[in-house]
Amino acid sequence: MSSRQNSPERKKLRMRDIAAQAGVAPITVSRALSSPDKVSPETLKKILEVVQKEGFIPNNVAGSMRATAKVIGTIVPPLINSGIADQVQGMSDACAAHGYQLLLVQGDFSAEAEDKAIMALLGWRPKGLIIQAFVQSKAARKRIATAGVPVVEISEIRGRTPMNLAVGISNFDAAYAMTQHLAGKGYKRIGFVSTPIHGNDRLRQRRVGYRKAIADLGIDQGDLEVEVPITSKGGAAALSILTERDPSIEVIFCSSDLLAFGAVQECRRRGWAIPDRIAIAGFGDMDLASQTYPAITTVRVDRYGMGRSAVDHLLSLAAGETGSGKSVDVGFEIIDRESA
Amino acid sequence: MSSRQNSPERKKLRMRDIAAQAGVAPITVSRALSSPDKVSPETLKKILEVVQKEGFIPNNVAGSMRATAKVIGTIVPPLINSGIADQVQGMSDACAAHGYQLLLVQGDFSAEAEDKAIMALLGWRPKGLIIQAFVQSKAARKRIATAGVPVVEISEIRGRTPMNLAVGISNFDAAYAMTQHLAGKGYKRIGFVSTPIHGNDRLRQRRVGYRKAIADLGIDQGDLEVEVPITSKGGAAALSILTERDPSIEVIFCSSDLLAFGAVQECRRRGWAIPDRIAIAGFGDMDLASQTYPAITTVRVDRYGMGRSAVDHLLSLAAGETGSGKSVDVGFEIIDRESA
DNA sequence: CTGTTAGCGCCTTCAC
DNA sequence: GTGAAGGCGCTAACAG
Repeated sequence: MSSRQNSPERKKLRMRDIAAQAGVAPITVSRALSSPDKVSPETLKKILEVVQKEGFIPNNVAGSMRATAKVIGTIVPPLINSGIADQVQGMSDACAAHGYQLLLVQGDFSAEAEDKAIMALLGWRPKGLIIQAFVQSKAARKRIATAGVPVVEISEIRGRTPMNLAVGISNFDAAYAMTQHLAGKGYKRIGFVSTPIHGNDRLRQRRVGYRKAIADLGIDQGDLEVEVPITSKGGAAALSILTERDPSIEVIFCSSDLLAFGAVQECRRRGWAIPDRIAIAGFGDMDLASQTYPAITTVRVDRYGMGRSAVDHLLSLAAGETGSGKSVDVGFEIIDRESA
Repeated sequence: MSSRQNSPERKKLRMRDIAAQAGVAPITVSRALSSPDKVSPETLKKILEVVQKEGFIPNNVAGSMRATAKVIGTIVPPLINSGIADQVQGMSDACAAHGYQLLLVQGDFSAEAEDKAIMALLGWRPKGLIIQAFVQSKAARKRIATAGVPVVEISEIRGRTPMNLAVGISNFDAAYAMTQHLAGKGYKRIGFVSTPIHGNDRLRQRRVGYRKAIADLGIDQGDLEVEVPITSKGGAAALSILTERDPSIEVIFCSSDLLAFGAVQECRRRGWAIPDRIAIAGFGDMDLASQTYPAITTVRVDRYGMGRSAVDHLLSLAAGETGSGKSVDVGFEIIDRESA
């Protein structure tokens, strides 16, 4: 047996124990802890003293059987190598501000994983869900509808209609704007690198935006697109592939800063000057982008703010506010630096 | 009213509803879902059909009142700019493998924040806690002891005795080893950069390890230490500060790869050759380290593995295994690359 | 402002 | 293999 099991204070404290010691009814303890202003100052003081002295922590599980739990469930794609960590941070901060807890499960971009994760979360009867993409499978949508909980999707906001409400940017617009921006700086042959698009609407919309811009610009350059793994090594590989495919390529627009960073490092290895020999642009404005030398031209997206905003909107929905089908566009910004 | 509220299936499903439809008692449904082998095949089949058809998801909250919840609580420092994301990933994967959920709250390195976070988690009566540092305050230790839940600390393993069990590395040893490694490569004047150490035992131990190595090596170099913010910009600043303080400094050992990266970029800006004009070493072996050019010499720590391991050990403890005071050293590795 | 009553939905315990 | 009873700890609803 481990030491924690023979510590003296092994009796489990309940509200009724605190109540008994304070000479009041259990419900009064409950009120003292959740709405102190409904209890007279003296009673409150006495109760809090006992709570403090005994180190009592109320059982949320039991409390959540009557009132709904102050828990928000969220599904996040793999955290590694992405800006998702910022979003989690934003959600976590917003939850803390409202006295909520974040129940986090991990999914990938597959519909099965999503469905499983949603089931796991709904089992806890959360106040709502935040999902880092569109809810994909019909089964999952139905489950959520049946459970009757609101959902905020952090996602591409173009095209599809969210279940309740989506928070995000138009990746299409952002990629379109960056492509136009690059053309405006005089680049003619513009390549596009992305990580595998499979099932990821955000990435798909970036590519579509890029293509639309190329078409609108009337540039005829053949196929200058490539998909690589989501690592900086992938960015390095993309540079090799594209410059081999078209040695006259002038700029590479990467669908993430990490890829852009990898491409920049590959140029270093080759001794290529940026942006003279080749220019590079990224997406996301990670800390990395501004600190790399040369600093990387990129699209700034406020992921932390998206996380916070998602929680705020979710709680509004949960409070009964209508949000059906709405999308909240948090916008983006082209950050022009030295790399392109 | 939002659309989810007037969907037809608004009745909340309970086990008794499923039971009624299947013509059995509620307890049989419970058994069918949690220990199917205790129910006859026919009954099982019928029950699962109804469950499927109705989209029933059992209420974990209610279930957790009798059995303890399959939930692990964890406190993480700010996720941004750190390897913590890898650890969360590891914990999340391990939890999923055991059918557990991860309840995540955010703390910083202050004792008050830690105490608040611990209370919030304990309210959910989790199976155990994973904390990304030593449990600092006495109040918090007492709370945990009172609650009777096991704790795994992901932390520096040198010096202090963990409450139950710690998983981590000796940051002292790692920093000592790196400093010796640099000395072994012929560097004489070795600087040390860290982010603010305040309350962070891991960082402190790295500095102590560095100092010990400098002392053991008999190097007399005055004060070549500096603290900067935890950004790559901080690394750049450190380079400026240290080279100004001692122009003959030969190598800078950064307590994180991010800082090292910033220092490398600052060298680029100045046109300084690495490692000839100045050498740079990091800590952590982030993806960044191997992909920067020149690639950064660093200390590799398996953070993902630490996360997984923490969950596994926690579940062992929860199952009654003794672990009091033990530390699990996951080890580190010096990765020698081009930057130093 | 305080208390009484009655569950929330499930699972442990004990029968059959 | 299946079921009946009861309670986990808390709080909504309704008195007083």
